[in-house]
Amino acid sequence: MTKVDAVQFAKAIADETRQKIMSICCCYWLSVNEIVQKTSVTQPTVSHHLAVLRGAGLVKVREEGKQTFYTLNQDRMVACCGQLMIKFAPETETTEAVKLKVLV
Amino acid sequence: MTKVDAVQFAKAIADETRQKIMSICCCYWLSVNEIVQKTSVTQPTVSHHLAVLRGAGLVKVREEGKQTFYTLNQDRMVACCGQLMIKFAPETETTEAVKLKVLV
DNA sequence: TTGACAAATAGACGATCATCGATATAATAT
DNA sequence: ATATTATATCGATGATCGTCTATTTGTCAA
Repeated sequence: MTKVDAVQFAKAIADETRQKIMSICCCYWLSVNEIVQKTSVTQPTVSHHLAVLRGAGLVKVREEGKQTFYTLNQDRMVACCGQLMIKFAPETETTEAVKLKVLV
Repeated sequence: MTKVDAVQFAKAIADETRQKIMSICCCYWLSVNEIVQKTSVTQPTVSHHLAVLRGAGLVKVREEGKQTFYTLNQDRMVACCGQLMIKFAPETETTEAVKLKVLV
């Protein structure tokens, strides 16, 4: 698992199309083509966005024949959001609750 | 409190300088000049970034004479991070814990 | 081997954005 | 009134980024 700093994480999710893709493959494994069909952009554009998400460790990848399947890495999402909360909301109750989970 | 969607939030924090500013005024009220002195950018640049953060509701503002003081809005940070977790990590334990706090 | 399909990469173009210097606005002090 | 200090805004510039078409790479079937 590559290390990702808070800025890289934020940049990775700071795009409408990318968040759309994240929603689409949140709880499912989908091929690139399936993702393309659920979006309004071309296949290269989807591949590009998946590469960005991959770079931030935000998707899991599984190659199968000529297809490549992606799914959102929820654990990484939790780790990154938790890090953000610890860094930028250290005085809140919620962050205390999250710390207990994240630091396990 | 203005409503902020996940994309706007991500864009707001997707910059190194902006995160630096967020760190600087995380637990303190600081004037613009004080923030400038703790960064490596000019005053107009700091004002610009503060405006972006203000637009996302991520800073609280207090005007006092000719000075303007800013501090990071930790509650908003928690709300936004919590929303991200609910949206993009719905199947995790941590998100369940956060839900209880955020939805109160 | 040839053709078809899936996905990634390359290159180009336009839009967005971070930054700066210059200026405007506003408040205080002399 | 004038000068000074604090902050915001304007306009320009260079860099980054999202998107596209075209092409390449890789896999499978006929």
